[in-house]
Amino acid sequence: MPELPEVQTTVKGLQILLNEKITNIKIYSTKLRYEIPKNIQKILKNSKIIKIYRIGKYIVVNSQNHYSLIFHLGMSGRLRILKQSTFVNKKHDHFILKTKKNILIFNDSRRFGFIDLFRTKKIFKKHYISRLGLDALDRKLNKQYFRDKIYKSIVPIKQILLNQEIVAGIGNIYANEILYDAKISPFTKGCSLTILEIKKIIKSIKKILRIAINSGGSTLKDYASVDGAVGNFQNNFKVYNRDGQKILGHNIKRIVQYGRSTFYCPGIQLISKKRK
DNA sequence: CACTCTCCCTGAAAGC
DNA sequence: TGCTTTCAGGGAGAGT
Repeated sequence: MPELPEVQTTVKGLQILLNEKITNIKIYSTKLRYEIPKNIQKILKNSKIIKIYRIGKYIVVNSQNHYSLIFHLGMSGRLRILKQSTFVNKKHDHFILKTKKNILIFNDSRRFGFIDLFRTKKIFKKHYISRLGLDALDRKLNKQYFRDKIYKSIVPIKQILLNQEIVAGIGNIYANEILYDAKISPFTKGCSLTILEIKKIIKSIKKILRIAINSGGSTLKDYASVDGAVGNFQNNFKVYNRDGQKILGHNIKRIVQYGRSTFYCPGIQLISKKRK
């Protein structure tokens, strides 16, 4: 599920927990992608939540006693917030965090997500954070940065957009939508992109992600914000999940790249002319 | 080193 | 209807 717009929408909903004191934490299952640290309860109990933000697709919750709680939602992970009295444990609820007023629940059927905890000042020592490239919405993400990362690469641009070490936050849905918007073929190798095409891609990254955030993200199966509100951007998909349909008179195709579906419109997304 | 592929897991939908 | 197969929004790690 969750790519940058869904994570961003989740983070926005989580702000309700700001300045609340953590009264209790319960772990119902430890076997996510990584084991949930067992000392979470001991360390965070009675500490206040002072900051909640996002790095790429990672959600970071800072506590007043200088710890950072990390959530990664994987494919099926979801955070929801309930009032104390309405909480009922559902299947695949792995973790809950209580404050006086609210309960935060981490639910993940496929368990590709994970939860981690470490000292706040050590956040950039975590391999999965330190390796990340610039965030897709970072103002520093410009054509020069992007070109430097990809000008030698023979990997197709579709796969480059999914590489979190180059740009953090884009997943399979938005990679498809971004390339359609930029009118770039998903097969174009990094080294074959002209500077003008790179400029177009960056413009489309910001544009598509912004619109998706304003729509509350995309809801395909089960994604919803912390209060249960579903997203609407799926209604704006131009190519994703639309193989066999037409757009502006051209067919939309589905192919597989690196084991992931690519949806694109060959009549509109043309191969770069640049030779190398 | 750069690149490609498989695997982790569950559940929904499609196929038979 | 019911059983089997395929596929899914992410990422790590092994293999080439």
